[in-house]
Amino acid sequence: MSVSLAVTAKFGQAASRTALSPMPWGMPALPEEREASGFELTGAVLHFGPERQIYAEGDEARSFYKVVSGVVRTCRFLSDGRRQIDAFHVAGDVFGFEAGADHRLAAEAVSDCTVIAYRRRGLETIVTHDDRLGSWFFSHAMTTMARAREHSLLLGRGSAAQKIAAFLLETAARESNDSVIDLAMSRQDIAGYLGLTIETVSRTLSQLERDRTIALPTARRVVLKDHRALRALAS
Amino acid sequence: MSVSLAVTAKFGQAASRTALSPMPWGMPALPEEREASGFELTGAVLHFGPERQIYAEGDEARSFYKVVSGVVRTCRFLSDGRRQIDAFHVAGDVFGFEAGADHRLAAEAVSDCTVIAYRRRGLETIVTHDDRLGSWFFSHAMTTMARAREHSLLLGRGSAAQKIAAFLLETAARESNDSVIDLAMSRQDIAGYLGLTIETVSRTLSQLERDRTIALPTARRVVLKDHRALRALAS
DNA sequence: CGAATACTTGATGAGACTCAAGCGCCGTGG
DNA sequence: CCACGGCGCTTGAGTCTCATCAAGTATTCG
Repeated sequence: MSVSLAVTAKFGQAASRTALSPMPWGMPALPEEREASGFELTGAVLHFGPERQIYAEGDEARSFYKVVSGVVRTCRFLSDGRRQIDAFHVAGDVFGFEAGADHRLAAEAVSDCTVIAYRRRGLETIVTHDDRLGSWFFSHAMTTMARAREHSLLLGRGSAAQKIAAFLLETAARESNDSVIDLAMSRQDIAGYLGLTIETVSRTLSQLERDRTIALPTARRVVLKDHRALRALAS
Repeated sequence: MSVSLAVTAKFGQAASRTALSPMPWGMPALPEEREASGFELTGAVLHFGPERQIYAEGDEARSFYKVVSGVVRTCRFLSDGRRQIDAFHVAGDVFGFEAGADHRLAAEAVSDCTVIAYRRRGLETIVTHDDRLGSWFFSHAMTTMARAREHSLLLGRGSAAQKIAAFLLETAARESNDSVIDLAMSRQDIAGYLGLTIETVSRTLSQLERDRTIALPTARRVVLKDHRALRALAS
């Protein structure tokens, strides 16, 4: 972490990128209404270099965070030292929002990234005094829940190819251009996210390229050439 | 479904059995405060026989549900017909609580079971007028999210033995007697929950019995004989 | 340019899936 | 009461996918 600067930030635009459906519970359709609402939260802008830890598993959950730029992973370490990744968070995503008193997962910067840390303390009072903010948090919790479920189901499914295909489609959906993906994360990270090994990830990507389903101009750039085939694989 | 009877039910006692930590966000510590709160929701009591569907994937999410007795599974069907199980819900658990307009997963009765269906419509107004209820729902969403995460991490982990051990410990934690488990679900269900096949589940349980880690007086009854060994396995 | 790091590729083996019986429990009907 | 059939569970044999171990290549950075 390097810079730490108090700011007052408008809240809301998160969760807009998600591939999951909007329209939750007749709640205010963020982010459209957020300006009207006018609620504000104070947070500290923080910057982290690649592979830097934002918080550790077990740390007291004093704050939660919103990604401004870059990519963050939330993860856990297994006894054998392998890193299991729960989720990747991109600009606009909120992470570190916990049910209990402390963080169940560690958070680390995948790339160079900027986040805003919001104090959790004091939030509860704001929430009870601002229906919109309360609704927003609720909505966010529901969305995160739905994503966690999708991830569970993805991991339960069979082959490495299925997982990789689903991962590529999921990642592509977050990008502006839905056919060219610039991966912020390493093969190791992808492996940790999909419950595979780095070798299997690499081999599977190579195989997809041989099948002309994707192209790999560089290791970190993936071009989706056959969306139909990918969707069929991800089934 | 057989009986359908309008009732007014006190809400709250859910989420009390969970193994996950309480103390969310300085929110009211349900269920202790629920009587004081006095909020009430109207729901219909429904009864389902084993293997009956409560709602299907894609159904409009008009209601959400609380389990009174029995076990419910939320699941999805893969193209090859296999059933992937997201979660098992026991007495007190709430399910069918969706972020979007419709159910992302199907819900089915594992055993004979009784549930209360609460209309989602009208809830939003109650929530905004009752801080405690709103808080409770938020808290519930967070807990469900945490569970989904734990499930993801479980599925990402390696061996069948690890998964089975974790499943047994998780299930035992829900039982009153933490060493004797009466499984409501079939091997097929366990397989669907852990991303394994029925044969692997059976073989792994047999192996654990040979190792004297568990005993299997009947197929559906598991006695945990060596908690230490199980925890070491689940790691 | 050299060294470190990330990625790819190959050979091998373990573990889980598939296919196929076989067992045991339970309810039904003779 | 016992025979029968169905269903859920267990067990076995063979196959295949993916993890592991081990090089080898490419890319980045000092």
